[in-house]
Amino acid sequence: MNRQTRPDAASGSPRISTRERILDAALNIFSAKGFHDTKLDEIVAEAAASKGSIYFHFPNKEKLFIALVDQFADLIERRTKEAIANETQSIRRVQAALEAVLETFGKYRRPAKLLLVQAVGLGTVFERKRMEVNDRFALLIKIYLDEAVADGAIPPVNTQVVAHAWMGAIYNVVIQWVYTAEPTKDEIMHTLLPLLLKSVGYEE
Amino acid sequence: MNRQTRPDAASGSPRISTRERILDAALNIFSAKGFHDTKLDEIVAEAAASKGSIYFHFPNKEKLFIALVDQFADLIERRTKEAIANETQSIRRVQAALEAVLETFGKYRRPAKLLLVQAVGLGTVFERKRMEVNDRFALLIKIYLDEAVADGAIPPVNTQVVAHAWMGAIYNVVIQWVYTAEPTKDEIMHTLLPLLLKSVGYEE
DNA sequence: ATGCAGATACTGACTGGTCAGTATTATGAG
DNA sequence: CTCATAATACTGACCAGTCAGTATCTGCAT
Repeated sequence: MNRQTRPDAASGSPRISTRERILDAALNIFSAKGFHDTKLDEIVAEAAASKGSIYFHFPNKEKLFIALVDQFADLIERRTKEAIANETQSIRRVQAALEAVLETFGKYRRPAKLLLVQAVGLGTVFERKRMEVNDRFALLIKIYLDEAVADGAIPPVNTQVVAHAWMGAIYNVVIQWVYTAEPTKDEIMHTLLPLLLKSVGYEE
Repeated sequence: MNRQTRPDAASGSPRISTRERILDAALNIFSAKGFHDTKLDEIVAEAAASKGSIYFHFPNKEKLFIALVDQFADLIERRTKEAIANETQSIRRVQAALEAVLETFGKYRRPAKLLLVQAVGLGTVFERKRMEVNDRFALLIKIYLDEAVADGAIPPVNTQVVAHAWMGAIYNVVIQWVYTAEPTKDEIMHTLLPLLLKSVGYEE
């Protein structure tokens, strides 16, 4: 097998570290085949690494998977918060958050599939993780919805239920999109965003 | 373990067949632990049956699981269609369908969890199944939405996207409810139903 | 009714392939 | 030399699936 471990000599060029090559390969294969159908040896092959090397960087298969989930969940959260920070009006914050989420899911389809599909139904161990990530996002939505209600921008609702409903709606449309590449991102934005906003009684 | 295989003599009484005991046990354990974390031996124990007996009734573990998924998907579809049949006005049909779905998911929490959580992320084999069931429901929703649009009951929308969004919203709220038993079914009905209807511009 | 034959339903000890994880060794930079 | 990183060969637990045998039922002939 060809080795590209060489540090690229004098140049300070990034030289993809083994760890990153492993994460990359793992993402590709996990997102395509799911956790259980992915053999470590496949990741080894794709990453042009070795089994020992995987176990040097990660304690076990499960933690490797979770590292990917966390990495992407963090990214989504970061992007969303950034988007929100640029807005002051509460309803525009909600809108900006939605745009950011769709944008980010859109840009990274493989990790999206990993998070939304492959991380589900993996049994007791992963269930907690999923709940954790899920609640994190739901809470985020809920906060800004509550804010919008307080501002009088939208009429009062059970924001707990709405938050979960919204997340489900977004998830499912994105999943559909991840699989079939349809409808286009723009179409999603133009349909889903007004749909969600109207659902809480906000008319532009 | 006590055996209740005896045919209950003269009476045509139902006598729980081994096959049904197996399905029952499988539902309990699969829904609690997921597909991969469920050992056939656990099902054997719970069903007070034997390994061979499972393989007499089902070709393999996977088909046993899918039998449960199909069984419940069929139930949901049947109940929904029944509910719809009682209504003529298009928007009331949509409403009746939603009620039926929530009602049925509510009544059967374990199969709901099986369908909505445990059947996800199981790798290539199940992926098709999930898509199939998913599309079946989405299509059902889409048909009645299109009808409502045609009637002029609601303004035109991309009913494809809306159908998936609605399903996601329902799924996610139900999942939350399956896990935490909160909020109550009534609360869900009173929040989710108007939410969905408003989202397509219908005001009562 | 009885007995017998064939079918259907069920049993559980056993097997064999799989694959996550480990033990050991190799490389090479400082 | 030494330490961090990586390659390779190996192990053994695990568990889905098998199969040879047993039990129970059903129909039919006597």
